[in-house]
Amino acid sequence: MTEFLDLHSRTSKALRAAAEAGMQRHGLHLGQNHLLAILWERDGRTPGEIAAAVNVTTPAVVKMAGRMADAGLITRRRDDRDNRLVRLWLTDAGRALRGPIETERRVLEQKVTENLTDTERGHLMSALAKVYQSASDLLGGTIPAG
Amino acid sequence: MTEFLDLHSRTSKALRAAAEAGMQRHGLHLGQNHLLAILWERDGRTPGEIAAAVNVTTPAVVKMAGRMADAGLITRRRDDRDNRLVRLWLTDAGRALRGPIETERRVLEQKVTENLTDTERGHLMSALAKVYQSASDLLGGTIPAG
DNA sequence: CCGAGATCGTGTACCGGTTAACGACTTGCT
DNA sequence: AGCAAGTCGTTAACCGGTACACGATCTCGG
Repeated sequence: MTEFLDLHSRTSKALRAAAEAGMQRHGLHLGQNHLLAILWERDGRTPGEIAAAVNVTTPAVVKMAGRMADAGLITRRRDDRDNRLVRLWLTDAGRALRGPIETERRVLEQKVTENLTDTERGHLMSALAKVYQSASDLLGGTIPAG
Repeated sequence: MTEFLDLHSRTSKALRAAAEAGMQRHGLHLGQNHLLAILWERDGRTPGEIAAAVNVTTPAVVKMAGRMADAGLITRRRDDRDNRLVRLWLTDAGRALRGPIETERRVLEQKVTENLTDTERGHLMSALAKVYQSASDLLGGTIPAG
């Protein structure tokens, strides 16, 4: 029963583990690369902005940023104009990871899909997109019907 | 970049959230249904057995079992013959959830794949299976090459 | 029969994520 | 000017998962 859900979650776990292993080769933990990717694109963003971009809650970003600051990948600095805001800046170490991490990620994507033909890959992407859409709709439709 | 990985993880998150919502309607947390499913099939298993069956580490099962025992879904009892072993037994409350939870899960699977034709669903399953295989191979292949 | 090793559950310390509560700071309106 | 309301980051308490260390217990060989 629930063939698809089971297969998907098993796949999810395997991919997660593979990604984790790949990231750890560069001293990163899973998820931190997403945060870095945002900062690579543009420095000095706030936790809230990053959270929205990565589709995660703000506290998650705050905690992760704390660990990454301890690890010397980024620094936290208060905004001068609006003192509520905190802005995250890359350190040289954080900036230096860009190339290696992006490569690592590309390689993983390639390895994981290497047994698929182009057609299969296309089917997979479009079907997955539909599932994603349905699942998102399900979540959004939770509030109504008062 | 990394189209597939991104789409998959987004889908994963949406499915996870949807499953969580569904389970909470019955007072369960995500993941607990897997543990219950094992016990529904056969009572009195050990944390180690369950961990292997669900493909999770033993401490994860121990912690979850603790919470579920507190919630009155299962009870823990030491094995008489081998005192190292602990066996988990369903309470009436835990047993009663079987029908509702299995239905909930089937409904979710159906809703999430309802926009797929049979062909699409078949393609999705087989492609996902290949990805799963590749990812698993990647993990297994971490040790060698000394 | 007894000690070395294997086995098993548990505790601790992590990571990543969530929701809810909180305090500090801005803004907007009177 | 000053206060109410909104915005923002942080903290705390959860859940699920991992790796690692530990102590209790069983088993098997001498």
